[in-house]
Amino acid sequence: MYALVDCNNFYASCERLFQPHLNGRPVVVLSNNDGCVISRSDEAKALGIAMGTPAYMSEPSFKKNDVKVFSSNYTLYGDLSDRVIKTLAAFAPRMEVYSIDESFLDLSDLYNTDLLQLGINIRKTVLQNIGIPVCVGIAPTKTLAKMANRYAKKKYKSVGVFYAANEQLKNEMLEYTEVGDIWGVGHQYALLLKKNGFHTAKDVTHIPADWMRQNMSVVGLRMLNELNGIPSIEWEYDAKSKKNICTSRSFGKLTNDYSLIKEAVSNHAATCALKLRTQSSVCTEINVFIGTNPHKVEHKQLHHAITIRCSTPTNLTKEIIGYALKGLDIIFRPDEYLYMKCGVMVLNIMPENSVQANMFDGVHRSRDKILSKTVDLVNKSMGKDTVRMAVQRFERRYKLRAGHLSSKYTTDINQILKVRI
DNA sequence: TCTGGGGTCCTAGGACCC
DNA sequence: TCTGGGGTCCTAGGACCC
Repeated sequence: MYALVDCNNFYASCERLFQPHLNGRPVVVLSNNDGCVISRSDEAKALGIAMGTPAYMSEPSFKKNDVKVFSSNYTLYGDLSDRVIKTLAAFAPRMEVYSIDESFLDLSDLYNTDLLQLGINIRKTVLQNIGIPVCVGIAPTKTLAKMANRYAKKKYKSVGVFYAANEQLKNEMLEYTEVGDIWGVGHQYALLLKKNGFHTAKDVTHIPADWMRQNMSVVGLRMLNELNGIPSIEWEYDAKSKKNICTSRSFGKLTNDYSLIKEAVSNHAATCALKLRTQSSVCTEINVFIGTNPHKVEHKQLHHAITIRCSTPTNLTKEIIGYALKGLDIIFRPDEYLYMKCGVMVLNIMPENSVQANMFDGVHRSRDKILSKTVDLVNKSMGKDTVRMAVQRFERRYKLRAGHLSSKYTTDINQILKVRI
């Protein structure tokens, strides 16, 4: 048996943790740049505020219903997520951290354990130790555990746990779940399934394998097995290193100022380099892209990208910035377009220690590696932008909107929660 | 008249996830 | 004024090889 533990309305719950007077009140968290709604408390959901709606469109509803709005504060969410994960790790021999707010627990080695009670304990412990409410779904496969989790949220809200312990309970859940709510079924597949007369997860379990294979490829086939209780999705007990790394942001305003875009690209490239070093990888290709605002239909649209090959695999900040700026220089069209965002992607990633030295390499790599390590250490202890390359500049002329940002309560001593007694 | 039968690798695009 | 920012996997089709 497997469990999926999912934090309820995670970002909204994180914000509420430090402002308990918001309990029972509608709370929403916005995406970067205060763009759209990405997390909602139950009260906000009840008001009909949809996921992904642009903030400016919901503004009247926020005002009318006294909704508390937050900009996203990933430093806070990341730290609380780490604490939840550490707590969960004590409950099962193996686990897979699936996302910032979800983890699978492998319970197959727990004999003679009352799994429903275990789920209840997990929920109680996380709530007590960290203050974040979670729901637990327990079932024979990952896909069914996801479903059980959702079912717990919908049907057993007060317990917060659902264990598909026997055929009857499992069937109730399968009949309750619509195809669009199955893990792995998105908008397109939901349409396809309904068109063919399959409406609930229970209906899907009866689909012939060859129909699945033909219409939904091997991905659908795996899903079919999972729904029928045969585990078919691999577990990743260790955090896998990423195969691609991408850093991109909106500018916060439309611009065609080349020096400003260079500054942004340099910073994104530096972030990619740091992410590479953090997972002890190097890349051999660097992709730079810039794009206009696709929502502005009246403007000329453009999305341009270019991929540059590195002469030697690298994770050095100055080199990656160099390649990225070289690429930008090729794709940037002065005076023609107003740009909305840009980004840098590092591709073809491999482990740092597998790199072959290049005889004609003009870079003093061993020396630069020590420099990088030192810079990373300084930035880690004194703030992430303490030491930087000159092209990145210090003044940050492009700025994301973040008008409702909460404090870094748990990671910055100057922003720690103050309590008046 | 008649034009094989394997492979591999790469890329773009589509589907999905949080 | 104002619409996020990451990822993964799979498939089809083209280029190329013998």
